[in-house]
Amino acid sequence: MPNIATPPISHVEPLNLPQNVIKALSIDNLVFGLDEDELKILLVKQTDPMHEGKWALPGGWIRYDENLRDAAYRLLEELTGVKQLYLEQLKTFGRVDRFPTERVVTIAYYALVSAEHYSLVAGQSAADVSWQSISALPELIYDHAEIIAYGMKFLQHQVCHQPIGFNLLPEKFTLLQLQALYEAILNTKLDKPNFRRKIMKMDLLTPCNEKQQGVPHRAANLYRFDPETYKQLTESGFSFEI
Amino acid sequence: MPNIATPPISHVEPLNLPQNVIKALSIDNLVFGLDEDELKILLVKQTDPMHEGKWALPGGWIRYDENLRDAAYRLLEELTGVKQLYLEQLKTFGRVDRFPTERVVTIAYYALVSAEHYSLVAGQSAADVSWQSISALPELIYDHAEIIAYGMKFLQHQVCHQPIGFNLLPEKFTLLQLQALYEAILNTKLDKPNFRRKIMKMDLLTPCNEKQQGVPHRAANLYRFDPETYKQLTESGFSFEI
DNA sequence: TATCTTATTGTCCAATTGACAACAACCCAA
DNA sequence: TTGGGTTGTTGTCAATTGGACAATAAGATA
Repeated sequence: MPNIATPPISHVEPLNLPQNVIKALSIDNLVFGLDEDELKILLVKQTDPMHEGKWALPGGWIRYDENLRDAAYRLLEELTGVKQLYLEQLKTFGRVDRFPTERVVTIAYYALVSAEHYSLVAGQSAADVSWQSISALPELIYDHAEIIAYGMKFLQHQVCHQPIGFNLLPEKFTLLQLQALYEAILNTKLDKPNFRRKIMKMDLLTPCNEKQQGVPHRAANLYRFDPETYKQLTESGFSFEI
Repeated sequence: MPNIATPPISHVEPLNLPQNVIKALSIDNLVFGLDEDELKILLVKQTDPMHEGKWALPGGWIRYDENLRDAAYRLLEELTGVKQLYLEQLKTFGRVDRFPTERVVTIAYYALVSAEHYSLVAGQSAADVSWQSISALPELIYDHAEIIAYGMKFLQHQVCHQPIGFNLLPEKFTLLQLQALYEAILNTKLDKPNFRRKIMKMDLLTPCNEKQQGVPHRAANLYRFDPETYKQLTESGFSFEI
């Protein structure tokens, strides 16, 4: 491809960018949600006639004076109403032809959450918002299918090497709930006493000194994550090897 | 910080960008090199008066019609003469104030190579190029020290979870050479017998039935990587736990 | 041949793991 | 009131692994 001084002329409408954003740089969010033991992803339906009926990752333009992660949070909330989750940078996608009218590089952020804990509100520039099953994705704009595929692969790898997935649980939870989560993600059965020992030795959980309510059997102790250890483990990067 | 429609006015000279690059988007390369059992990083000395004497990661602007990794390879070769290595995307750094005069987001790429296998040639816009010891870095421009610190942490994590670094060794190598490699990257001393046991149990190495030549002591056995196991381990993503 | 250096094997003990037994708590129904 | 059902929690034990280090082997050299 030859070096050119200006963007290539295109038959498609040029972008109508807001004034205070960084041209050629966007954010796209991959929010994976566990919904009844099924993995889904948060998508928004496009409004503009050009992409009518197609879906997209919730994303958009980064403001000139806005940090990358802040932009990710803002765009996600604007488009879907989803907030209060932890977004982590995934990868930057910048194939020359990934965007039709201009050269646009996009920085992908991702999160893994419990789908039922969030209520979706379609923003102004979204025709619809919903959790879509990973195994039956609708038609997506640009290279968003490719980005999702990369995110999936990454997620499957990460789940074994980082304490992610803990935000899928309520603030206070039982050890069996945590175990069930791991069993679902890793698709295996785990030994209850051994799982307990292993988790507890990490000093990741602090007992709430409260018990489960309304169960027809002995009530289990409730635990919460120790945010300090959790942060340490997240930063240092460790192995679960459960 | 208020939203603004144009870049902030600064007392520093504005950027004098070539015409065919993407404004606000750059590449920086972290090339880690093992040099006599010491871990170093490839840096270039700045020429412009503003940063005189300071060093920087080899990087620069991405062309409008150039894929990200292609830009990384081009810039690395232009500045340092280093080519024929595998660059992998590390992370994108975009703090609002990371660059003094404008908003610039940079995409970092990294590689791990054997320093002595490359000859350095300082490019036109570089006053000097050299391998600098990680443990005694010179003064760096912008947030490059921060980027290097992130890259180091990433490297140390990767080395425990992926069989990377094996391309730093000759085809046939001794166990002590392999151990020295790990010690350099992890910056620790390892027990020789234990390291041997652990590595051998992975079935990653096959003996060449040859011995080291010309050493003034007992010659060690030479090994090579078993490409099949190596590939399996790379793909599945495993734990070394060394 | 004595001695030096490094390679390689062996040993010991502590810590960890996995499988499973045993006991505790609580609900519920007879 | 009592005993069975269910799940939580603690304990046990053999097998495996890990780290520290001793012991031996194989050259090279003085």
